[in-house]
Amino acid sequence: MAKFPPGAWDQLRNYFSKIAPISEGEFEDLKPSFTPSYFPRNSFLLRQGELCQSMYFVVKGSFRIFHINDSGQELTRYFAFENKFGTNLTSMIEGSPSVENLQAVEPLFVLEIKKATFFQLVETISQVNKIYRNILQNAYITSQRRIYDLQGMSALDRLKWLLEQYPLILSRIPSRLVASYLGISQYTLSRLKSEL
Amino acid sequence: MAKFPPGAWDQLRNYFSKIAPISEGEFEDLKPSFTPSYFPRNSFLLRQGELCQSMYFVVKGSFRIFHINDSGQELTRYFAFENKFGTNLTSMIEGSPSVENLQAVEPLFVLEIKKATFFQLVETISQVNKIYRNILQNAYITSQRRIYDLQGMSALDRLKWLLEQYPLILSRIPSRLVASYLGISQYTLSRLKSEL
DNA sequence: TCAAAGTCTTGCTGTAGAGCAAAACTTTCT
DNA sequence: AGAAAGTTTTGCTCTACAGCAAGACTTTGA
Repeated sequence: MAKFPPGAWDQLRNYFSKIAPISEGEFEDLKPSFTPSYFPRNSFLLRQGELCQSMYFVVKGSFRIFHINDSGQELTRYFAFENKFGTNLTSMIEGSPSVENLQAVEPLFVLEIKKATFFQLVETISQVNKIYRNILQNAYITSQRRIYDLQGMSALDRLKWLLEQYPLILSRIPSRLVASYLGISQYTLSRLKSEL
Repeated sequence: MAKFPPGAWDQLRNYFSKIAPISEGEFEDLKPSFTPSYFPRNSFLLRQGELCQSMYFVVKGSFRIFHINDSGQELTRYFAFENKFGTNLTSMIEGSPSVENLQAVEPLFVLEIKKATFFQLVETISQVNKIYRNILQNAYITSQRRIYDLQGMSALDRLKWLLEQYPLILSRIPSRLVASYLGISQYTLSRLKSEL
C-alpha cells in the first residue's frame, strides 16, 4: 500500500469552495470529522444487506456502486473517481439495508465521514447543508439523465453516449464492468468496440 | 369543468404535517404562495424545451412526466396522483430547458407554486426546506429503484413489478402510457396482460 | 343514439442482442 | 521468467421483443 496522497485535504477544501465557500478556520473545525482510509483493489467498502454507515470522498483511485439482482446479474450504476463523494444514499437516508455494493475498482484512497456525524453537520453548519443539497440534486439529475439517455437506445448508441459523457469510464474501468454499467452483455460490448 | 375540490387546502396541510408539521397560522401565511388551477385531460402543464417555472401539488386527477427521444419514442418516467408534488426538478434546479413534458392524463386540479416563490420559501422557512429535502430524497430514491428494478428484467417481470409496486397506474392509466412507462411496446404489454 | 376517433388485441415476420464455449491476449504472483 | 488466473474477443445458435397491419372493442360528442 502506497502512502496516503498528501494533497487530500486541499482536494476536499477545493470541493467545498466550489459549492459552499468556507473559511480556513471553519474548515479546520471540519477536518476531525473525516478519516483517511485505504481500500485495495476489489475490496468492498459496503456489501448488499449491510447498513450504510459512511460517505466517502475519493482522493485517489475509483470505486463502483453496483447491485446483484435475483438472477445473479451485476448492475453497475455509478463510478466514483477523484474529488467525488459516493455512498449508498438510499440506505443512509432511510436507514434501510443497502441493496448496493460499493467496491474499489482501482486502489482507493478516501476521506470517510460517518453518517451520524455527517447528518449532524448538515443540521448545524449551513455550508454542509448546502453541500448535501447539492449532492442530492446531482445524484438525482445524474440518475434522471441515465434513465432517459439509456432507455430505448441501441447498444451501439449507449456506447457512443458513454464515450461522449464519461470517457474516463472507458479508459480506466475494465470492460466487463463497463458492460454492466451500460446494461449490455460483455460480448456485445466487445463486438461493438470494434465497430468504433 | 367541474368546480375546484373544496378539500384542497386540507390535503396540502396534511401533506406538510406528515413531513414537517406546521402551525395553523404559519400555514395561513403560506397559502397565498399557491394558486389553484385546472387542466383538462391531455393538456400540457409544460412542454419539452420550455423552462420549468412551477411545482404542482395534485389535488385531484393525475398527470405524467415524459420525454420524447430522437427516434420519436415516448418515455414516461412518473405518474403523479393525488397528494403528490410533481415538476421537472432538473429544469427547476438548473434553470435549463426542460427535456420533459408534463401532461394531464385525467382531468387535473392542482395547487401551483412558482419556482422563485418556492426557492425563496426553501431558504426562509425551515419547514419548506425540510419539504424540499424530502422531495429530493424521494425523487432520488424512486428513480434509483426504477433503474435497478427494471434494468435486466424481462417484460413480464416488469409488468408483475408494476402490479405489485404501483397498482394505481394499471387501474387508472391507459395501456399505451403504461407501456411507455415500463419501456416495452404496447403490443408486448397487451400480450403479456393475457398471461396474467 | 350512432358515426367517428381513439384504444386494445392478435397474427406474422424480422432482428438485436444474450449466452455458451473455446481461443487469444493480459496481468499477477512467486 | 514462466505458470496460473483473469479478461477480452469471436463464432455460433436461439429467443424475446419490436413493429406493422388488420380487426375488435370502447369512448366521445353532436
